[in-house]
Amino acid sequence: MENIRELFQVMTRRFGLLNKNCCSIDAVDISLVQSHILYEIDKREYPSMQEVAEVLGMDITTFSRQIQNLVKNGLVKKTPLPEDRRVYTLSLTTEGKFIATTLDREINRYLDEVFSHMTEFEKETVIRSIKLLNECMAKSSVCCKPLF
Amino acid sequence: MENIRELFQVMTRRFGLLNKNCCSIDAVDISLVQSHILYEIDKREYPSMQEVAEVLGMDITTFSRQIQNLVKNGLVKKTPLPEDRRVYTLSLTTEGKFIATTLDREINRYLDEVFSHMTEFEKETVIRSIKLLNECMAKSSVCCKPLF
DNA sequence: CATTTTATTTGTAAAATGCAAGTATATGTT
DNA sequence: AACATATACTTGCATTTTACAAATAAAATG
Repeated sequence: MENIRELFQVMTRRFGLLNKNCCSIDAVDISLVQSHILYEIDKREYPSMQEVAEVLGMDITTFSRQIQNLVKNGLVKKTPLPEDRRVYTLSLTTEGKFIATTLDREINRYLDEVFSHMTEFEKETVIRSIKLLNECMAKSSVCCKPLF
Repeated sequence: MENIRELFQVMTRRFGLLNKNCCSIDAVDISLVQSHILYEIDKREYPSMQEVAEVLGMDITTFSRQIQNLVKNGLVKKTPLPEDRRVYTLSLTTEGKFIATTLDREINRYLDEVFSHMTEFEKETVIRSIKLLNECMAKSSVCCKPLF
């Protein structure tokens, strides 16, 4: 049987490069970490700093500084939570949302292209496989908390 | 239909965290980039600097310095190529090989655990899916060169 | 032999990282 | 209420990582 890690390594490397390349679309030019942060904020409903930092496996202090930059660049808004003023709630500004959406479209467009090399049946099988994989990874206790 | 990018994002994030966590096994303590470099050198037959840097999508100058550290720490050997002395050939030292192997076993062990939550049939389907995906990504021209 | 190309390294400055310590707010205890 | 403890986030600081530009050194080309 083939080396399973290798399959993952190749796949995730490619997807990582894709994400990286997608960080500079015309005027937009953000770092890879920043794109991950935008993605997670966009996905969640007013998450706290901690929440996002943890999902991304980032040190909270590094994360704090990254957010400071994103706020300075007008992509992210930081709002103190009324019922617990230690907590800050994160959301995207209009421009942040625009960038996140553009990025998402770009990446999905690439993935569509990749899937165009398969039959409809294969495509569905692959997608179901990845979903199953994600579920099983979430179940696993060995390493890496559930993440969402 | 579900957002395909999201499926990838979750999966690769998890695998990334796994790689990260696996970087500090008992006495061993290397960085994530270093583990990727060791992996690629191990996989290939005396690759050149360029070759590895390109696969990893790293700037060659950054890569050069990372290799310097790995050589200093006794994990990698750099040998000038006799027939073209501009080129350096990379290989793992005994200790480097040991670390790469340990890491590989650790990660495969985790992946086995993940697959233990599936039936044998599901497992094979998932693995075949990832292989197919890798092939199609290699075919795609939109973004991200073939990589191997 | 001169010029150009290729593979790698070094200078340098900026950015990212993570630990330790700090601030501010909330929670729990007496 | 008063105090200690816990939590969410920030700042200081030293280290590491990064990447552009320029340098070196060895082919390849004309």
